[in-house]
Amino acid sequence: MSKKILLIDGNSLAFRAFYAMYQQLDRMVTPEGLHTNALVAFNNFLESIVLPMQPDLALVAWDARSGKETFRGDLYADYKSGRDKAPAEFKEQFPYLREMVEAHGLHNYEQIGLEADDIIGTLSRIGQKAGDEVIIITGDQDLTQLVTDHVTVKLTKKGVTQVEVYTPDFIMEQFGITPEQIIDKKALTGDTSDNYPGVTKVGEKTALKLLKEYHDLDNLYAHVEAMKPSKMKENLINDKDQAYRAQKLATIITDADLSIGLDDIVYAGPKEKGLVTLFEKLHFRQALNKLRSQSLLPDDGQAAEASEQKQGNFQEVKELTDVALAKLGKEKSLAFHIDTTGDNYHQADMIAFAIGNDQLGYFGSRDFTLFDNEHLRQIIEDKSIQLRLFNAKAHWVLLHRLGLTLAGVDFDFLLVAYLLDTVGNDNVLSTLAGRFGRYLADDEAIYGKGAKFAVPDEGRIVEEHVGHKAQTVFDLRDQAFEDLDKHEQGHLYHDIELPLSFVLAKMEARGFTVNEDRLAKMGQEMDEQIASLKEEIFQMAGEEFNINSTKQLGTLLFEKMGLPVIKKTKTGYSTAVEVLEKLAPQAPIVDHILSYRQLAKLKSTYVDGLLAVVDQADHKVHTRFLQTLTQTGRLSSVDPNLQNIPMRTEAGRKIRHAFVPSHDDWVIFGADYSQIELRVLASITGDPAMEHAFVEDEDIHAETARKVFGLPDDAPIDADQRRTAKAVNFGIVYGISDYGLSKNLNIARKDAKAFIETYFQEFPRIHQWMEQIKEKAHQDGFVETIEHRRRYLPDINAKNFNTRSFAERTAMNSPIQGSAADIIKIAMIKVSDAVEEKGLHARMLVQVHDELVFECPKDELETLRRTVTSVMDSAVQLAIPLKVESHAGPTWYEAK
DNA sequence: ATGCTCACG
DNA sequence: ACGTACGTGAGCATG
Repeated sequence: MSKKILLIDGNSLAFRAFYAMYQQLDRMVTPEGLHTNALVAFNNFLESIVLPMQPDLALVAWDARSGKETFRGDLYADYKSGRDKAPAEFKEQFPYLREMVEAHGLHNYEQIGLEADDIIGTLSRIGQKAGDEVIIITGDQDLTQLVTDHVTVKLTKKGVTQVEVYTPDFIMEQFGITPEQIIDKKALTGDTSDNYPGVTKVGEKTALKLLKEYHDLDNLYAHVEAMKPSKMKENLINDKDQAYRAQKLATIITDADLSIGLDDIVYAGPKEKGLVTLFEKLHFRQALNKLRSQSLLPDDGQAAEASEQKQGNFQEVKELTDVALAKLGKEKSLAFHIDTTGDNYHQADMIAFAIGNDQLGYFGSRDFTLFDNEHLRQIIEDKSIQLRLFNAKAHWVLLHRLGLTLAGVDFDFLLVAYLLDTVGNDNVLSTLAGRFGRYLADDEAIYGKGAKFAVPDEGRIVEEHVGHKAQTVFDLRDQAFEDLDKHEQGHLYHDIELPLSFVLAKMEARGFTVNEDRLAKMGQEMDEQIASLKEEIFQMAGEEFNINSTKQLGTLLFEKMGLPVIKKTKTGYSTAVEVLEKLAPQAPIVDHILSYRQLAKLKSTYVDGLLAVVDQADHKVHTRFLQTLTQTGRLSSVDPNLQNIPMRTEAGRKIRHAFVPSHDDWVIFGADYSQIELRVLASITGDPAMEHAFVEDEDIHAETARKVFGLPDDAPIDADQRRTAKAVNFGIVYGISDYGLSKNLNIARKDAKAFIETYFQEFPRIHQWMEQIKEKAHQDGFVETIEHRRRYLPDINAKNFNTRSFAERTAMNSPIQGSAADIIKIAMIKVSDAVEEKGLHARMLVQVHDELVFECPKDELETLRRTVTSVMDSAVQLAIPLKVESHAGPTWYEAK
């Protein structure tokens, strides 16, 4: 029976793989310093091209270690000599490429004196004679000379996962010649990459023309004298020897003496064990997850063995009964997990839950009436039973919906994983477990995603899935806590993030009341203004168009009206505010467009957007604070985002009138830290000048202005000087660059540079600290906040200037922004405790990075103000005092 | 799905 | 020479 033989040109594909992902070179490095870009691309190639082919025989041929040892080196001393040396980043990946080939079940082969081409040429002829079907995959066009009716060459196009299929017909169509003539084509043109010449001035076009006329090299030279006189004729005659030498160099050997035969290259299919070992070594997290969750491997001995192993990882998930619950209720430590139909746990449906530990095993159920069972209620609510969860905040809210109050949480795997490393955290259990060497199915594999999301009905698939999650969480606790200890993050977890998660859960569940009528009315007014603006804009433009479309707007402004292009984006003209403001004096239409933009944004995002997420049961919005997302330790807020409600313009700020207390005779109260980031910076660096300014409670931007403009201590500062100094202070916090400052202030770069230099002279300790933190980042690969919150900077040693500079600015900014985040988180926990201890009715509703918003009865306001202010300003002891300002009123508008 | 723009700290 | 200010989320247009 005819077999399918796959022959792969290892060198040319590896080269392609390396350059296909060259841009990613600096990002793809293992902790041990090994570059993996070519390995990643080669693995993609093996998975997406080779695996689906299911060949009977397969071999990856490699060039012998030195090209000079082949007959071609003897024939022509400069053979391949002009070629750039393979970069070290490429060479170091070679041993792993061979290991990868083996793990995928293919054979490697190389032989001294031969190139990969010759191995492939010889085997292709052997296969052909045996009546088999041969497929060759390469990035080198030379190999197309081997094409016959039984031998196909697949040539990689862009990258390594797209190929062009060369058959005799295709070659005829494409070039008008036969595969055998490819050699003579090469003889005429030579090969620049292998560094041998053909005939002078003959390129692909001329060569093909000549071959069509004369068919082959011998016939051409037999008739060369008869050609009419031309430069080309001269060249052909002069370079005859070169052409014949090129012909020899280009000819692939098809009768080499190989030490292997077809019997030795039977394709075995992927070997799971080998792949796992390799992927772990290379830190291929995605590939590992895919491997473990989709069981993409066909049946063979290896896979069967591995799947036994996989089952060994997880215990059988048992049915949850009243009897089982009675037993579970006596345990000291249990894992618990609920799966839902969506991310928004305020409204998502609950699918199934699981509970268990390593002693009693794991139990899964879809019967939520079990939450009436007294043992289960006790397990959830009794502090003495230590629970292990993934995302305690989500579970607190879900259980709250079931009428229970979650207590006794010991381990939140999501929080711990986030504290250990924020990089690449997608908040998904299967991904994070993979970091600890535990592999379980993705939710997507069980439920599907998007429109295809469905809860599978068959058997106990879902119960198994949640059960495995519970077991994973249970099993990972000790290891995760150990890592936390190594990072000195026990305090950050136990005393800050975990308690905070319950403070946040309560804030979210409580919600912020929205006056929908007021919001709707504002929307109507905006609509009227928008309509009239639109009318005027169309009139001025002389046509109707979609003002929201940056493309259409760009066409109008820069092509039809001929306004100057100030800035471009990747895809066209920029129409951002900063650009439009510069154009406004030249064209009155631009002011209208700016007004339109502002109103359209307010209407769609803050009126329509907010109204769409108000819970009709209680007329409140219930945001979710994402506690494990930002790279710095800040919170973020979604559905809706309550951290970007307008403030800076009056028209926008009016939106805050719609945020009201949940009871009559209550008020909204807001307290915010003044200049917390600069105070943190002063404290961390211990800079005496800045410390002095804060201790004396001076206007920090005015004080900075005096310093950078070289004015005496009590000199008056004008508004422009203060504005400049403020921008410099911002720049310092962000990890300053003269370029960034010049752009922000719209000044020359050298002026910006001068400001920065003066600043660093006046605040020398800040300069010292900036240098020191960058140095630390280069040394350790991470930076830390005052509470040991850690941010890794994988790009800190990148070769690319921009990539590296970005990481350096991040190294300077993250400890500042992150320490400020630490401080307000501590304050939130202490405020929450103090409010409870004093028996106040006040409730915290929102955190906006340096600001806390509450609602409270009017008669509690002054008590609350005193309590919150004192707790916030004493939340941590810094070298610099913290300052808190506060405001109150009938809506959020007044409370700031 | 991606890019642009703009809302906040 | 390089050509970016730090951290977020949402809506819209577009391919």
